[in-house]
Amino acid sequence: MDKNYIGAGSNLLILGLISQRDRYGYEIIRDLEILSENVFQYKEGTLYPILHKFESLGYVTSYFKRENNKERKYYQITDKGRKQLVSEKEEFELFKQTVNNVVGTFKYEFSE
Amino acid sequence: MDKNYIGAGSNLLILGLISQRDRYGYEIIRDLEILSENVFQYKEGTLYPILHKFESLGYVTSYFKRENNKERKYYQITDKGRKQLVSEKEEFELFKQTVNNVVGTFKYEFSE
DNA sequence: ATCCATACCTAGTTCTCCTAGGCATATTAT
DNA sequence: ATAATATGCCTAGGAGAACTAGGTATGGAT
Repeated sequence: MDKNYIGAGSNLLILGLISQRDRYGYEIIRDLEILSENVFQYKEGTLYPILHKFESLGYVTSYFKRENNKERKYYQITDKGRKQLVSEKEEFELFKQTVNNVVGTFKYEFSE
Repeated sequence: MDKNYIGAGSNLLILGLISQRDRYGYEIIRDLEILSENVFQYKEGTLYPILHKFESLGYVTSYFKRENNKERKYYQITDKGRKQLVSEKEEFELFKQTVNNVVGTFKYEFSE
């Protein structure tokens, strides 16, 4: 997936995953790979700064938990994060619909 | 429209418009505003560098034309540009479908 | 004469993704 | 035992893109 599309869906996808249940960073990368069938393969250098940004914006809070002999940093969504998630969903829908509409005016271009 | 989504659709939308008929930069900004009902409002500082990049990549060629007492720089799509357009369309479809699929696994989140 | 619209351009700021490391622990393979 | 791989976290700096904020030039309207 092109770099241009990574940023486009990330807020929606990452906040959405955390909204389902508390998740930790490494897990989010794996889960997104699985759910997207390898279309979205986030690098750690991309994901961790996004999670830190979410926390500083108040969309999530974090806590450490020792599990399977591993120290994991879990993220939990806040009310503000849920509101943001709804607006991210709306923005994606608007983007999707608008591109579809404009592309729909391109005649005979994608017919073969 | 959020900055993250500007880059996402730009190659598809701009190449698509030029594929329909030769267009000049200022016109592309206006046409995209009209067709997208103001969802996409490109700044000149965004569009012109993209057009120059397209030309350097061989997706378009350009020529000057005096019209209505205005000197306009028209862009024309090349065969390479048409191939690129098809793959941009495919990439958008993949992005759209994949985000839809992942979001579809988010239960009870966007129901109200 | 002044202002706005049209039409082009770009240097520099800001923001984001990613590379390329680093650190620590645990499991698996040799 | 030890080496390699996987898990799990982090970030400085490079590269690239969007935008700001200017610039230039022409034409039409007030």
